[in-house]
Amino acid sequence: MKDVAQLAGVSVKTVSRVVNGEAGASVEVRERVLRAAERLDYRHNLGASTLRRKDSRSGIVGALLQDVGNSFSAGLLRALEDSLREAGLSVLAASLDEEPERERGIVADLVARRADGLVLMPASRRHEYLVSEQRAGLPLVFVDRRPHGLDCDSVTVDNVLGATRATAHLIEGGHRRVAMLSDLEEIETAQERIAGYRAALAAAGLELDPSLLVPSVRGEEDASRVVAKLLALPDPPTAFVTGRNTLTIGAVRALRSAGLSHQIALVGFDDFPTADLVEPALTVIRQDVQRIGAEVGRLLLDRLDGAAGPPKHLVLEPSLVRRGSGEITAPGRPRTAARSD
Amino acid sequence: MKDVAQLAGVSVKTVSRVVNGEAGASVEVRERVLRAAERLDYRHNLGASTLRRKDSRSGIVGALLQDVGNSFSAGLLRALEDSLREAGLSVLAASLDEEPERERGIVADLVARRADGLVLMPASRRHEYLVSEQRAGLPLVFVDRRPHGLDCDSVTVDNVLGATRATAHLIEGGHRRVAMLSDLEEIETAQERIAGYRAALAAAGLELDPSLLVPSVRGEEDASRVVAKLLALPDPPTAFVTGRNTLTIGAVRALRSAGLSHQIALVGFDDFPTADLVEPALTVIRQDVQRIGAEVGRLLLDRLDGAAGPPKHLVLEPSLVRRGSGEITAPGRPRTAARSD
DNA sequence: TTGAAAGCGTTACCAA
DNA sequence: TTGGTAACGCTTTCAA
Repeated sequence: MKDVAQLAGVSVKTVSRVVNGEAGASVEVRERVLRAAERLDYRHNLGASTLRRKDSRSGIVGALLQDVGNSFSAGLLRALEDSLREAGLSVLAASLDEEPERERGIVADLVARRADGLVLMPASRRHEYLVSEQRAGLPLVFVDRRPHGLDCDSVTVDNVLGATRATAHLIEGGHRRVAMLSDLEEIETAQERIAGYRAALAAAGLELDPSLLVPSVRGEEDASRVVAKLLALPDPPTAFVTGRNTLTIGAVRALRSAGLSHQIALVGFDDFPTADLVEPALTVIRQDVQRIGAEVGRLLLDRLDGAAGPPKHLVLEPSLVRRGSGEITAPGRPRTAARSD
Repeated sequence: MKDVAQLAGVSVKTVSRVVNGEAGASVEVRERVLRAAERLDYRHNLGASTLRRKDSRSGIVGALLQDVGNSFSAGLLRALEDSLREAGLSVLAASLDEEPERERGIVADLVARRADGLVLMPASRRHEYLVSEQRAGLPLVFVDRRPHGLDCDSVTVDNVLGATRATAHLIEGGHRRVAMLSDLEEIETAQERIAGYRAALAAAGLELDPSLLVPSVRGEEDASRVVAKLLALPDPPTAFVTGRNTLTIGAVRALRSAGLSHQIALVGFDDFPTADLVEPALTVIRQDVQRIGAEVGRLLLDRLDGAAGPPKHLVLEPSLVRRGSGEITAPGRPRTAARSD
């Protein structure tokens, strides 16, 4: 910048003005400065700028997601990016893979970077460690999972409701033996979905068979194994609820290799891009990823605009998308009969 | 930092040493400094650090992809993140949506941020504008698309080969009327895939029917429309090649609503997570996204380690994954007959 | 409209 | 093992 000033025959301050598009520089001087900058391959240094600026915004927002390669996280990231772009914010994305220590490390890094805000789909269960950052003015928005030991903005989905709807829908189809596969037990959303499953059974007056409730299923392959095992029971389930997209996919594979995908009902949590192309098309509980991402962005931008007030907790309703797999009725129990049950 | 130094009763430099884990600070002093930092909620400022450091690394790598919400970009991003994490680099991800101006803007931003390197799946066709950055020492790695007017590292896939294989595979299945749906014409990979399609037809001695080659198909819905239109031709195609994952999905929808998904063959470019669950399971040309992302990361890290030498251009071979949709034979032409054709 | 000087938080360099 | 001082590239403040 000094060099540019020298070449243009002006002061450093003037160059700064031109570079930042501030008023107070004659057209002639501006021209001269820009030409000099061009000639010298000058590049503005945002780091130095941020350092000195009064309102020191780094223009970076950290997005700590479970796995940016998974369609849920990826869709969220995309929606978030879109809503932050217009405000001139860039997104630094990271995958946590359910590892709390990684979360801590990345948060520390982003704090050191002076990120303007953090979006967190946490891997950790307790979040007291963020209180000091929040007090220091760092806007925090939790997504998909609620904060614990910390009160900050959040956007979540009513998981209990979603799982209840999924399970009830199957019960309406005449099913009495509905199995549930759920994600790692430590994850709160998984617990909530299990709660929804239990609630729906109870509401229908069905007793829970513990052998049909399998928590801590780890991924596609594990889901396939579990489903195969359940199908081999003496009194196997006639319907499945799966607690997350990868588990749904694993379940479909297992049903298919057992040749039962048209006999056994399935409702999956999380929609995904080709769920309607699977045979039978998959009935799912859909979370509106676009909407969630947009709301997260809006909350963050509001805080950056100085919005005070207590943390907001948005809870969106997931919806049941009927496509076929969830409408398979129980053997000997046509749907209509079941309805008047 | 000054405050910490004061509270700990040491000099600023000493605090700096402790914070950076440098040698030359007694255990006792270190303890004292850390306690003071804790008490004052001190947070290291990476921006200021980067500014002053000799080897001024920002620790940020920019990843400019087409759409971080699409499974191809998302998978790439994830693989890249993994390979850069161990080197302590964070990824700033952005979606370009085939908009060259957005690319320019984001590159400018990342340059101003002093990113340590850039990974580019460009939306623009000419890349001279990056030459000065490269000369200034910024490591550049292109992915999926080659640089033009700029010579830098790249990792691409042999698109001609992939499309040739797809088309030849269908021809081997006895098909004589093979249609091709391709992405926006400006995109080089789309051109290459068309070239592969032409080459395979030529090699089989088949004449290209211009009405069966549809370039610039825009997305899922557009692909569905195009397929429906082609099926309504007097002499419709008996097989399709689609030039990218979203087009494949659109094609499947159209075939399905025409009730022809088991009569008409289809080979899609790009694999995606549930391609094996679609009915019939989709035969695809797979690009190994994991591998591509890892190679990109390695190239970048090599350059950051000071690797000189001419740019490297990695060209990976895509592979044909047979799953069913591509093995549907032409009416009246069983596969074996076709083979001996 | 322009400029000089101070300072943002940190590290480099050299001296103690 | 420690500290003082300059400097990184920029913006702020105030004066011209």
